[in-house]
Amino acid sequence: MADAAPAAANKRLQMADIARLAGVSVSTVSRALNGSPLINDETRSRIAELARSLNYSINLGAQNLRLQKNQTVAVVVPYDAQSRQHISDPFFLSIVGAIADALTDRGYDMLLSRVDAERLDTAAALYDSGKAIGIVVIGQWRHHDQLNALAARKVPLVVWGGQLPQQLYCSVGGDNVGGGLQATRHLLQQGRKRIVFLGDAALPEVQLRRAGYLQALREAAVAPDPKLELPVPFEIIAARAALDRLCAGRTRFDGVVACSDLLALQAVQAVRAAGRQVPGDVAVVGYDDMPVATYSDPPLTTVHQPVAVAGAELVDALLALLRGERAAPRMLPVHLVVRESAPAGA
Amino acid sequence: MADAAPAAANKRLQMADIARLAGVSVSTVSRALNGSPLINDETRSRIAELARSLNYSINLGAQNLRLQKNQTVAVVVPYDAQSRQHISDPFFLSIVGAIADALTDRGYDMLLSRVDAERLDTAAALYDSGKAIGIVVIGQWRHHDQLNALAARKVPLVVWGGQLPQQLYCSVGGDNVGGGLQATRHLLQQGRKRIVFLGDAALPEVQLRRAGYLQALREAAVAPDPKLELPVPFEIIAARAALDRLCAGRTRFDGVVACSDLLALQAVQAVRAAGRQVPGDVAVVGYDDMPVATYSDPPLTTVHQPVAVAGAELVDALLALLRGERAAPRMLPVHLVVRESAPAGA
DNA sequence: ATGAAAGCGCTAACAC
DNA sequence: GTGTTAGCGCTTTCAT
Repeated sequence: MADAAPAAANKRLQMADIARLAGVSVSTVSRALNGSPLINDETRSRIAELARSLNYSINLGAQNLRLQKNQTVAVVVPYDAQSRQHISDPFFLSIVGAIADALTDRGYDMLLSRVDAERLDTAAALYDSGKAIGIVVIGQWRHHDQLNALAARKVPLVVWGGQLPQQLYCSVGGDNVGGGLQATRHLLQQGRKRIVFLGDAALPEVQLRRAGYLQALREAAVAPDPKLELPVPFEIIAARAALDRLCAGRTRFDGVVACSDLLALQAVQAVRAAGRQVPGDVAVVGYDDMPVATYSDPPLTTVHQPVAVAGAELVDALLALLRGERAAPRMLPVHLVVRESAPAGA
Repeated sequence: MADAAPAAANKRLQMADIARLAGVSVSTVSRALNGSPLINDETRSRIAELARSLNYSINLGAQNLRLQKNQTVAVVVPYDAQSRQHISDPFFLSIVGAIADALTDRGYDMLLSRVDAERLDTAAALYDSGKAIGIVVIGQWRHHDQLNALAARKVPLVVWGGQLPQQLYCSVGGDNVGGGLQATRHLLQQGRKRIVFLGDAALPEVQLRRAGYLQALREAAVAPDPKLELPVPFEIIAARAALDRLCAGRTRFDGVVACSDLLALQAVQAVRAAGRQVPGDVAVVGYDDMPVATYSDPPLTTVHQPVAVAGAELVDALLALLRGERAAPRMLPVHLVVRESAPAGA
């Protein structure tokens, strides 16, 4: 009565079931399914066929426990707990897609996780608990220190972002100084001198782009004006409000260097709402070169970031780390794509 | 010498280590860390403190094996193996983000997986192997049959897509017939009669939108013309080529109903490249209402899909299924957002 | 209130 | 070539 209970066979199939049905021991099934050369071909194919026909698949939780292995990488997309802002900037979504592709190609699974941007260190739980063998964090946000602490603890970690002094973790990022420099130089070459910098310099990537912006001004002997620096967050609504205030005020400007394409487009809308023309009165340069930049009105001059390459580099750096190699921070080249929001001809 | 080896303490911390350091047994540590009332408070906090200070986290692989549980949901984004096209349409990325948020809110992890769109059935391995307790598939593509087969096998499965006859699985989707209807009616109301339908009707969602398109034509007593149906794939390059051919040919048209915002924008570019105006000569309606629709030139009239709601509904349907409830297919309301690519005033 | 021991589904010596 | 057995890190009876 205990053994032969025919009702409610709801339980998941396991190796012992296959073994019983095949009339062999579990070890034989294990060996057959794992392609051990010890098993004779007839037995192996009989077992393989049985497993396939029953949709049996080795339980990976048990296998991983036994083998002490794991093929899962966690990808962490921080979010702003204040504004409850969700994954939405196209750049983040797009780099997640690129990482998914790179991991799939290399035979790894991707666990997508969201953590509070103020507590990046909580991401370590994904590693400590064995859920993932390593972590990719998208962006440094305000917590270089927390990321350093994780690296000091030997958590396998790669971060998309800028390279900073005193950095213990491996980062992969675009050339932010170069990007800020190219964007600003381009505007200066068109004779623009009152150039707004749009982005929150508390974020390392933005800070580096700002350094490029300042360097370009210096090269052109244009004095920087703090009133032209708008430390807007990535959140679009607040950014728009700050832009509207700027347009309503007395501060003159004829160019904008924005830290994302979406910010650039908000700038376009704010400028137009104030009755001025883009690019006539104000030329605008974006950042990232997402698809929206080609379709927008006007199409955006913007700094292209190599997203697909970035995904592959992040993954390769993490895998190198896991092999015990030292992975040096990498900086990927960026380039300016000139479109109509800030054209080349004066 | 064996026990006290001080070198290379590279191994991951485990419960036995905490037990040894706390001078208690593993059972006590397990109980303490899991908040059992059997443990006295002093002991519990001492153990908790020790674990925290060492960054110890219970090994979830082992815990899941023992407890026969799992908090991971697989989200499957199919890709076209032919064109090697990757996750790129903003709608897919965006719904993945919405699902990630919904899962995080409910305490589940998300495993993001890509599978060949021709072999949706391979997604079942995620369930059979115990990696995930259930699966969310984004889109039916051409394989309603494979999805039905999975459902027949009792794989816990929810699919973003249209509701079809003979459907065994639970689907959540927008009101595609209604969307196609609203889009087409809007153009007809402006006096347009030669309306192109842009989308591959081999996909169920597109097929349903086409039904709405045809219904609107019928209502307005406009005879459908097969030459106006362009079965373009989601892939942008091929779509553009088909549009250019249409514009170069003798087939007249004054409106376009597209099955994504990106397709709509390709139509805009093709029409303009042929020397005609949008919306003057040709009015264009998109689908999805992604952020790009508000920034594009011209801003797109488009069918809004409730992405955040969709993420939550997909997850809730799957969790209902896992509780053993029957989850009925759900259809979410959509509405037309009128912008300049197909304005209201004639 | 705490410990000893069995077992979750699997793999890999070690026997035969 | 195949079976027996121990054990991956954890939870939970069952003892005490």
